[in-house]
Amino acid sequence: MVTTRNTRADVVEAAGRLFARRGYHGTSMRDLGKELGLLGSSLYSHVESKQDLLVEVVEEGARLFGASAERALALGGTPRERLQALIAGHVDVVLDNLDVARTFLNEARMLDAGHRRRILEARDRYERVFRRVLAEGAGEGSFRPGLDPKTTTIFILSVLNAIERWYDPEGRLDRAALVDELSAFALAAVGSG
Amino acid sequence: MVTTRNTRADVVEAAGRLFARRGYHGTSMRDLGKELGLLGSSLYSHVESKQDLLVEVVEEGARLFGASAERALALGGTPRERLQALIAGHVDVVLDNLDVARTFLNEARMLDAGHRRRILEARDRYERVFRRVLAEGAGEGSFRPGLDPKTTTIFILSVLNAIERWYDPEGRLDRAALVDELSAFALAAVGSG
DNA sequence: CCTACCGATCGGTAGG
DNA sequence: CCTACCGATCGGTAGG
Repeated sequence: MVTTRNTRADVVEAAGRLFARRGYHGTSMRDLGKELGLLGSSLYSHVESKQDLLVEVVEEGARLFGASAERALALGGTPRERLQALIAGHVDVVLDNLDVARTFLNEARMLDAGHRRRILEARDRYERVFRRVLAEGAGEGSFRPGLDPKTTTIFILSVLNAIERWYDPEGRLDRAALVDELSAFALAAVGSG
Repeated sequence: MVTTRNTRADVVEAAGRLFARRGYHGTSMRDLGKELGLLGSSLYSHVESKQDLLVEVVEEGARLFGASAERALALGGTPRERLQALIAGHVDVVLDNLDVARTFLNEARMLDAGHRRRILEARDRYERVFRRVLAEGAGEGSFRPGLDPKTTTIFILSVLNAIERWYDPEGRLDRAALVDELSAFALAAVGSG
């Protein structure tokens, strides 16, 4: 077994792992060093500060969700189809980047004010993509009467963002079944079941 | 203004406030002392350890949700009506005990193994109440065909548990409107819209 | 509830 | 990436 030097990307990845598991404040630089087989102080040749690591992980999360929304919209289709594509894309981001997604969802509030603002803006942009799709479907009359696109978007994203809290890849639902259940639930909720 | 000595309940309440805002590991005993106008070391005449405070806050959350489920079931009614009562009760618990609910939802994983297990069990019991109601409605054929009570319960609880993340009591939705939106969404999702 | 303190750990730096 | 270290802060205790 060859032991190679860690890259900056290795450090960021391990940081995501620990931040996801124990939280930002529950992870020390010495913990992170141990995870990588080096001393806490050695991390400072890769990174400027602990906060810096949180910024990198959380911003990667923001990029992943943003890119997923763009891909889903590029497929076109009816509001119903676009909503399904957004859901499937969201699931892929979470399941393929579980630690990053968890850190993005749970630890972003530990960022300093400036970085937190940028992340909140990215989150708002992502939310607006869902909202536009729902508003369009509601405008067409494809969804149930009285549906409020803003509130409904928050509810659907609540379900999607909670996946990291309970989903077990080894459990009875595989990825396709999860997406099916989510789609059936969300489409029924918007009245396009 | 009369400055009275703090009670143990005051300490637990302030702990909930800080744990909710900055997280368990982001809160020091000195922070908590400052919040109450005393020194960190003085807290130890009220409490045995920092972990002890987390246990108290999280177990209060578990009690509140458990009691809410009992009250909702005691009302009886159709599965549809019981689901609505469960939703309204959940909203009351969250909005009337925001700090406790946040700590219960986000910081319980910081508990030591023994206490964490007890909380997971309480959470499972609460979830089973929802599941039984959904299973009964599905058995009666009142809900959409193909509805999986287990998965649907998780989805509905995901929406309810996310309220603390976005709801603003000063915003456009008052409590009754929030409950209405949640009910409309959940009932449509189960196919009883 | 305070004074006075404990050993351990924290994020981080200088210099190699 | 390590050695050797810094001042600050951590949870917690003894004694009043």
